[in-house]
Amino acid sequence: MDTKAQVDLLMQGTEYGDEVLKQAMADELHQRLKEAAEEGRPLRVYCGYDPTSTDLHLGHTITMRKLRQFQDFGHHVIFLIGNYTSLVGDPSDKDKLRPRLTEAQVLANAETYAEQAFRVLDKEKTEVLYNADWLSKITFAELIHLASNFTVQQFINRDNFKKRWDKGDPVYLHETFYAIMQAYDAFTMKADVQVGGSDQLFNIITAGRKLMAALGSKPNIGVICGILPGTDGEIRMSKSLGNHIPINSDAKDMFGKVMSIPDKAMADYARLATRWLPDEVEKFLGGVADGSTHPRDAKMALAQEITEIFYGAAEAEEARQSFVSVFQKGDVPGEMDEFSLEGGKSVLDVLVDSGLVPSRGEGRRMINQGGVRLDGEALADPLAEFPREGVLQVGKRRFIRIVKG
RNA sequence: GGGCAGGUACCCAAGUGGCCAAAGGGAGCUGACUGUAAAUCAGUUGUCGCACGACUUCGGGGGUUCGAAUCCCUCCCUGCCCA
Repeated sequence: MDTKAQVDLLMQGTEYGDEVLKQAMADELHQRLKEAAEEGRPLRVYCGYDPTSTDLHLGHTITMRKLRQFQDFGHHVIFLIGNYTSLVGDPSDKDKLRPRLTEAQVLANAETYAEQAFRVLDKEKTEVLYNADWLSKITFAELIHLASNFTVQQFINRDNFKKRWDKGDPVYLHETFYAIMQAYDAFTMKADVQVGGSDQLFNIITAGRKLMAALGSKPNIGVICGILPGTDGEIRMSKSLGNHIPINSDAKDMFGKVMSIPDKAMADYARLATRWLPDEVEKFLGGVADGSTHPRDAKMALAQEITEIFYGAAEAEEARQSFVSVFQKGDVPGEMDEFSLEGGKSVLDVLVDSGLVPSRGEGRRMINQGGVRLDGEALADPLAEFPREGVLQVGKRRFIRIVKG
């Protein structure tokens, strides 16, 4: 692949909020790729991760996919664990008042985090570094010196601070250190390229490039990935919003969750979460746009591709078949939990005891709404004795097999 | 340190003594329809009770009142302005 085509792929799915900036970064990337080729060295590419949570979801893997693309072109990828930054604790969702993690916890988290990341990254070609190795050694005087390269105005104008500022939400002073720490990371690792989400635009482009230049090194190129919307198709994927697709559940779950995204989110998923090349993505989206591909089939292809990345081709295919039979044809799933029936239990008792519904009130509602079925037949009376063995279904996707106890 | 404005259910947000289990929106759930768990439409969303109803909930604690999310005291938290 020539460098022009490489740039096209590497810039796929990026989002700078400014076409001029995007073009500038693309040009600079192209230039740097050529330089590296001439010098016979790989680019040093990194992305930092805060291992505060250990359940990764699809959104976390977007930057990893991007790193993987660099890897596949033979560049040197650094997976940076932000163990120093996690010790401080990220205040951005402060209502949780995240407890400070101990060093041991951070390291343990980092391990599970990296392990999941290697489903996307090539483990053999990834260097893992920890930023505490250099950040912990910085003195106050050095920090002041680093900070003197920035003005308060730059921070106030930063979009995500400005929004909170205008809204009257708190902006803590130490949040501003994050940008400086991250910029120092890039400088220390001599990064050519830094990958991040669009919330990192300031840290990477403004802070990183400025600090690197001030310290006399070549500014890193920012590859800013677009934000992957969650299953609601609107807001960025996040566990706390409940619109996430975990990568550590199972193939069927992942397939189904991808199928549940709205049609309009398909483009973002195709560009950000698949292994597809730019022309393949264009072909895929073109087919949907001109009606030659059925949106359902397109989404299936998407679900299969994404599931395959994490679970392999065989499991992805199995997940697809299961999806078709359960949701498209309305069959019951092949495997489900069992619940043993005791005599004298009412329908409502069974619903609650088996855990299909969280409370008796909720169970009543489900029954009243016609959402409770035994072998496909609606049960109408919550207090009637549970009639017989069979497959008990609540709504479209909750099943349990009732057997005699 | 002082003044002011706030803290309401999963989230945003109304309510300022009884008609408040608490408007509205979002999200979730169920049904219909479908192309799928999309879109759209309808219903539903504290717990317990078949039901009349009972109980717990409006930052924490205490009080006034027949009765409080609403009034008072106190504590905690946030923002703005002043020092």
